Amino acid sequence: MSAALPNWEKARDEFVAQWGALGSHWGINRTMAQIHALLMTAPEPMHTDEIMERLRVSRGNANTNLRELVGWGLIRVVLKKGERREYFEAEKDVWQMFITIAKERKRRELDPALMVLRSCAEQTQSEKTGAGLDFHRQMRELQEFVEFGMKVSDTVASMKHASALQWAMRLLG
Amino acid sequence: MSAALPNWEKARDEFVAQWGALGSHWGINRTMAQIHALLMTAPEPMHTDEIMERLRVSRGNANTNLRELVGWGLIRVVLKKGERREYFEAEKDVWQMFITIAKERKRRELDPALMVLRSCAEQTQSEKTGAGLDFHRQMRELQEFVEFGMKVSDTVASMKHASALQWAMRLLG
DNA sequence: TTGAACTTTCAGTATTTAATGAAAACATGA
DNA sequence: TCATGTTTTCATTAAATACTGAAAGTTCAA
Repeated sequence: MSAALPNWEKARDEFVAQWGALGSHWGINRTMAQIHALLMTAPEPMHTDEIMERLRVSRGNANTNLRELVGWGLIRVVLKKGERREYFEAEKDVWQMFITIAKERKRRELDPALMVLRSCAEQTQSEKTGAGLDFHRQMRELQEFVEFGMKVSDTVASMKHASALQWAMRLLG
Repeated sequence: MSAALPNWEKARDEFVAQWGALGSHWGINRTMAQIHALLMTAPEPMHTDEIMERLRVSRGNANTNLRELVGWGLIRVVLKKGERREYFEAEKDVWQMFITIAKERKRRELDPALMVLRSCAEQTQSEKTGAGLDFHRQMRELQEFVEFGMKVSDTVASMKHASALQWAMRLLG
């Protein structure tokens, strides 16, 4: 059996478990959220077998979700000298994490929505009255709102943490 | 059979179908997203049977998702004089929709996450060195970040569309 | 090359989530 | 009260998604 865990590891286990549960109820699969939580709180990079053991998941599952997290840009592969296997470490800076997630969600969620809205608005260009016109306007409004939101998000994502903070403080002020 | 659809209804059907597909890949079930899209573009309030027919879904499914949308605050029940059954209409103002969704997601996604972070930070208060301290700091940072985000979101949600726009424009410069 | 260490794939299975449809519950006016 | 129109519930079924484990693939040092 494994050695007794230091005290903080209890809290860590809670974090990993709960984060997994939360993740699944906002569209991220449980294992992926758990691996991310685990690596986010790992003092050192971890390899696949450590992760498998700690979370009690299969190799296939661990591998798939590690690749997925790499794809999101939330973790990266680290190679250790003289070792063949891959280690993984998470981005730990909260601001950087936020930016990464915001960009990725924009790409996955907003970009395709925008395509739909544009297409629907375009198809109804020529509606000049009544319900057809209302529909056209609704699509345009949604489209413009999403485009605007994307611009704001791009701007924020390009800011340093400190200046974003300052800017937000002025708002809250 | 039903009468031929006016031209704009073609675009509407596309909107409904695609919105459903999108919804399901960001954590909202397909029928719910479709009903919302349908009502958002409805010239008049609709009743359950119209929705069932238009989307080809069962009564149970329609009912469940209508209630869910009412729960989100995205649609409301409308009663017509001299009619017994309930009609539904969606909030159409984009800014208002945005605020409603933001509030609800905060309640469902951020609030529980915050609980976890607070609990984990608290449990490791007394860690003074090494990995335990790092963990504690990580939890604190996450907690503070989420709390800050929530404040910003509350502030924005309390603004009128016009002033939010103005404020955002200043950011975009 | 060979084979050991490691990674990826994928068919099969398990789990979770959503949808159906019929029965039960509820409301209303006669 | 009863008959009728309407909504809700829920056991069952269907569909989507996640996970496993073993086999195939890859890499690299000897």
